[in-house]
Amino acid sequence: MGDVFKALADPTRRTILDELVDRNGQTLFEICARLAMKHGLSSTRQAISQHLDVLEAAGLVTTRREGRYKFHDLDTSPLTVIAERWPIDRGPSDTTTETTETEP
Amino acid sequence: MGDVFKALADPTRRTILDELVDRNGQTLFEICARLAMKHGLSSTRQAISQHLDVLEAAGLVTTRREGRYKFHDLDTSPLTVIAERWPIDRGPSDTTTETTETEP
DNA sequence: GTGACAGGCAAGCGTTGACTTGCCTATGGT
DNA sequence: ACCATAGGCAAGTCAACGCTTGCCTGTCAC
Repeated sequence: MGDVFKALADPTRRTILDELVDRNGQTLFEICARLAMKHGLSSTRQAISQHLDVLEAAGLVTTRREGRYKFHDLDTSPLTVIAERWPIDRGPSDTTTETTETEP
Repeated sequence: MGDVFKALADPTRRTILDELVDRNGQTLFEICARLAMKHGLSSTRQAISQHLDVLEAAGLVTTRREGRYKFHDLDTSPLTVIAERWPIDRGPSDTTTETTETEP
């Protein structure tokens, strides 16, 4: 299975996820069109296709075929591993007092 | 400012964050030692140093100098942008009914 | 059937990224 | 002063990544 973090590393892939939030179950050509319109992205169809492969390998996108169309559905559940791995936001800490400190 | 997502893309950098959760305010050599011990990572000091630069540029790590030591503190607040960008976990959806669908 | 449309496969290219190597600065101990 | 420690700088190597190009497969409409 692919790496969720690496899948999120590319800005274009993140924008694709944004578009799938806006409208779920889009086809490849639909996604290409919206990336070109709403964001100024002039990427090729194959480029987007490969990005979708990465997203699918990471479990962030599921696909289903119907006739000659292939619909892409968003699945954000893999994102929970990020929120659960590190304790989020104790806030930018007060750097004067509460840090653990010993001479190495 | 650096990209938080790209900073998280590398497994070694994620492990460094894990170690900083375990013990905050470590020096470069401390981190190197722990990466070698607890995880089987045989990376060079410079490699880890460059990783820390990336993490610092992403705002995930803050540094403070004291004498010849440089301590590294974790700051997980940049991670909130991930949790807030996409609606997390509607769960793997039932693929038969509730998806939006129109012929393109 | 023919042609337009939606998508897939694979080789190739350019760039970025992770890592090493070698040397240099600076602080602290004795 | 001397030397070991903690860290920094810069060039260079090698693999992974993003993207393009070209062609091929499958589906629907007419």
